[in-house]
Amino acid sequence: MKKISTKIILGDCKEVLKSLDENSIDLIVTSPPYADSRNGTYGGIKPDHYVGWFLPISKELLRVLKPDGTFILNIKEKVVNGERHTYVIELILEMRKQGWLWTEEFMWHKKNCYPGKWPNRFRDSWERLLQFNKSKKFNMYQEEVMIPMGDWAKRRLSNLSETDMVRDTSKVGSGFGKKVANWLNKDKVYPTNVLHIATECSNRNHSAVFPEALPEWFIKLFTKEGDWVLDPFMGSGTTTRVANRLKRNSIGIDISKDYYQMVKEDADNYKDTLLFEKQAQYGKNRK
Amino acid sequence: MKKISTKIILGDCKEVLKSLDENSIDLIVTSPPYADSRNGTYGGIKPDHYVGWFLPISKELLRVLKPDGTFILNIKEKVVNGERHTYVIELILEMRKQGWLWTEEFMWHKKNCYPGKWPNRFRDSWERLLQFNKSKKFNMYQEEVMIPMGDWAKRRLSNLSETDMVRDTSKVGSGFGKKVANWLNKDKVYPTNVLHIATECSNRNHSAVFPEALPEWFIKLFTKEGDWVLDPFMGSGTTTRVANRLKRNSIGIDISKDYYQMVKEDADNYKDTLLFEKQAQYGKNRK
DNA sequence: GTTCCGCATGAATCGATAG
DNA sequence: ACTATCGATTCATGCGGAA
Repeated sequence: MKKISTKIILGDCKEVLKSLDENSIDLIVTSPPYADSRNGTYGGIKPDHYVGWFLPISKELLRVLKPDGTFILNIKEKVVNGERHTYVIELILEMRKQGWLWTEEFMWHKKNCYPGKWPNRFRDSWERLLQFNKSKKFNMYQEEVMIPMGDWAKRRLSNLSETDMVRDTSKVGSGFGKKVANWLNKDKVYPTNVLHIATECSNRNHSAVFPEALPEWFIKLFTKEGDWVLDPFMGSGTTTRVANRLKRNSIGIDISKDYYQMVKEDADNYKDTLLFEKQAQYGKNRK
Repeated sequence: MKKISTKIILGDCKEVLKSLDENSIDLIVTSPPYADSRNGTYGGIKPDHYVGWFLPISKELLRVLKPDGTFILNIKEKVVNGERHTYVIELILEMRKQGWLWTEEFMWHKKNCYPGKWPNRFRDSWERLLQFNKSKKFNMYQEEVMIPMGDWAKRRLSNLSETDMVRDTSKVGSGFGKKVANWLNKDKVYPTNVLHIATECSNRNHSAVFPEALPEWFIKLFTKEGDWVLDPFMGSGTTTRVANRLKRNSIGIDISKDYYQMVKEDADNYKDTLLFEKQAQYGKNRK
């Protein structure tokens, strides 16, 4: 039985990150507070100050990431004064100057985006998932995220997420369900760089920053069991919870005491259920 | 009967654009040659030179666009040396310095993207559709692009053909069929900023840069009948052909004589079918 | 067990109002 | 003129309860 560690840390990640070993993390996946949102938590960063605020953090992230590790940054620019603000694209340029490679930009299509109507714009239903790396040789386990779909399904229902298919499969007796059953026997195909995932409604227990399917996809794609996953803006702990479920060690950092206590409590629970030996120490269990 | 003009011009748009009146175009929609592609046509612009090459053109486009007009730029950065190149985001920043407003970024999800497999990246199935404007008050006719079915059906079965629906509806007692019947009665809803459009296979002789559905969507959204549409990188003439079909005047420019002759011939044909009076002169028929 | 209906809930944005 | 707050708008999703 593998020893899986889940470390939950309270504090400003800009400072906390300095205490982590360099070259110790396999995957960073996080969704930092967007500009001017989450007021009071991070002081509500103004769009014009966003890049300056984030760069010291990304510098530390560059330090703690393993040479073959990956950094996935979920972010989206706000509309300011009728225009898309440029802080995200400016951040990309500045992070490259820090030494990051801007390897890829995945697209998160939010199937259920926020409603609303305005005279000059439609609803915003996508967010950026920026992939950064330290070197061109990084770990990627593509087979772990292959999509089970045959020809029929590939052409007509490529937008379905895996959970959608599982759910619809359970609808016994419907022609739809029967077809899904057939697809599952077909060969698997590789996904593309567009992810179709709905945001989770707060009907569930925790209203998460992003749905579990999102960190799950990247954790499967860029790490293997026993690797270390870091989320410096943990929030409600989606990343660390998924990492633990997938038998990855993880570190979650958040500046909010409320989030910290909630996630800590949760982590203590699944620690008991999953570990049969004493918890691994950070830094000792790495490959 | 409205007089619809379709002007096809041979030449380098950087020069040709100078001959167009200022504030005369309602919509510019184009897909310029991507960096390092279409070699020989535009000399195969190197990624590092892309911004410098495009800025003189975007400056002219700013001049000819009406104050309430819109510029839609279809573009995607190439992978260079394992990284996404930054010329697109640099271009956004530089165009803002020219006076353009970066109003929105639509996402084109290419449902059937180019096949292939690489060890460190998935297939690229999306492109940017950057919206630029001269002022915050621009024309937008949102009702023209409303889509039927706002719920379950829209995302999951929008690709089903009508025969598919009929067939499945006929399955007596299946919940699937019952649902299809309900979807058809739903009201229309506004779309989001994500467009799900398949790339067209080479049904015509020349492979089009983008499918007709793409310029059609923006022409409906940002212009009304009799307005002027411009495509400075006409290519196989998708934009002008769609514009004519939708009763918009249009101007297409291309540096390639082959493209020019092909589109010119095509335009001469539909000129005959649609016009009952002599062709309108450019600049005389504007609102 | 399944389907249908109603309801609450969002990483939103604009325009108006108030200091 | 410039910033802060607030109401109106809108729809995919999941849940509970009823047929």
